[in-house]
Amino acid sequence: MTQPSAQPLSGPVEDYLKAIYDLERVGEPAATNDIALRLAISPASVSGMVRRLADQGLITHEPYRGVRLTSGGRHAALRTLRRHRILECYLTEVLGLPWDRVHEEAERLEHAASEDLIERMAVALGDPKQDPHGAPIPTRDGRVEEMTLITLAGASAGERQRVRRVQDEDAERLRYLAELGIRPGALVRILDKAPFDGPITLWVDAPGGGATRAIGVGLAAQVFVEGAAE
Amino acid sequence: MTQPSAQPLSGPVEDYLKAIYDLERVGEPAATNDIALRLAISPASVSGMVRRLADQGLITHEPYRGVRLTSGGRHAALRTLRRHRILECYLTEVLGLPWDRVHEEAERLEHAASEDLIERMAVALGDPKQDPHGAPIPTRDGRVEEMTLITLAGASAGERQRVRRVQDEDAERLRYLAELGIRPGALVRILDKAPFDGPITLWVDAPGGGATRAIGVGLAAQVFVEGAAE
DNA sequence: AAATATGTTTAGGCAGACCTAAATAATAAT
DNA sequence: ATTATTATTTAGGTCTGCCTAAACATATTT
Repeated sequence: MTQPSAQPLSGPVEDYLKAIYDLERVGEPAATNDIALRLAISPASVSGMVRRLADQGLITHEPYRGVRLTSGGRHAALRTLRRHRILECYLTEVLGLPWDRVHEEAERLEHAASEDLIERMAVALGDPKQDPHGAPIPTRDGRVEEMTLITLAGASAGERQRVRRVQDEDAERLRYLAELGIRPGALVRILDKAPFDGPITLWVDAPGGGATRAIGVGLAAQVFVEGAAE
Repeated sequence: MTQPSAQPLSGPVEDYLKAIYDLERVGEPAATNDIALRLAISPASVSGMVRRLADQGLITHEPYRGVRLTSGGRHAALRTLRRHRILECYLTEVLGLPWDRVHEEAERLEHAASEDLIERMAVALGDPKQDPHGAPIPTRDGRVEEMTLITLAGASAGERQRVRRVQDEDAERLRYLAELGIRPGALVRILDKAPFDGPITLWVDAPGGGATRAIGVGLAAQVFVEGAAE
């Protein structure tokens, strides 16, 4: 623990904090291996960086137990997340970048854009509350309401569901989901869930009629939904 | 010499190439010391990097003589320059960033923005030919017309001159020049040049009347002008 | 031609951020 | 209660991009 707050952080450090923030959201402290997996680097490298982040007071680390963000670390993570998501909005809405390429672009720009620039984009957009994939945008002062949603893989057959959010990391997946009409705001109904992690058959509503689709559990686990009234 | 063309280059490497491009414009190969000065790093560091750039075939280096860009290096420099200048345009014209802060912001974003994003910005702007400080924007295929202009420090008293370009590195200077009404497009006439590098007195035309101003040679050397018909 | 100044390069180091391979700790299985 | 499996950490190494101090070249004076 050394510094209390907002000095500039390196790109990699911001990436670690974002990853830890996300992993920690499910409750448990973030495990070394999971961080490594998400950032596509070796666990040994994570161990090294974890020490440095702890030295800087951005996380706390219980060896072999995992890491947690300190309040300073969480704020830094949320600032980066705000940058990222506002950029995603701006790139899609104003510059027309396709849905599936926006994440990657924002991932690089978020480390270079000044706070001032981001706020100008936010203003131009009318202070958006969600990014194009349905993720909530933290406010300037670091508040987010991360609602706990169930995934399509976890939802049960029968009920009508509204798609609220999709994971945005994988461009190919996003392209495919868009093709199927599965995007935030869409209405779906699970018609059937085949056993043994078999395909999930669902009805996807669409302006001009809708269609029946079948997807695997892996993909379904990337789609977050919320029960919708009939 | 190793690679022939466009693999992704690191931020620092792009900065070196830009600096060398600029220094080389006056004719002579770029000197180690001048590169160091411009990038605000030590000459020894430049020597090290120069070796690597030469190994990659981006520059040629004659020890103790200076460096020159190869055609590959020049293309890389021009790509970065295009990014930089389109960003400057976009940031001022679309997002309203102030004149004097645009350079610094673009300096960081230029290393992170994809070619595709830049082209979208260019289209949104109607393919601008100059950045906000009057610098020409290289085309997609790497052409620029760098016109050789004289500076206000070099111009002689009497003639009417049109301001064409100002150096954009120093924010404070830019703010001051803007205050005086000295920006690309403005018309000025040198009234007097005091000897021994004394102040330069000039008349600055402006929509609502114009005014007499006096500036030092240092500042005047940052302002490029072109003779204007009476 | 020798002396001085200036500019450039080499030598040796350091921090950030990654790596592999080997050691150690925690957890699960027998 | 061992044994095996899995997760984590340590040890040792690489590459990039910077640093200072010292050595070496070139240019300029005298």
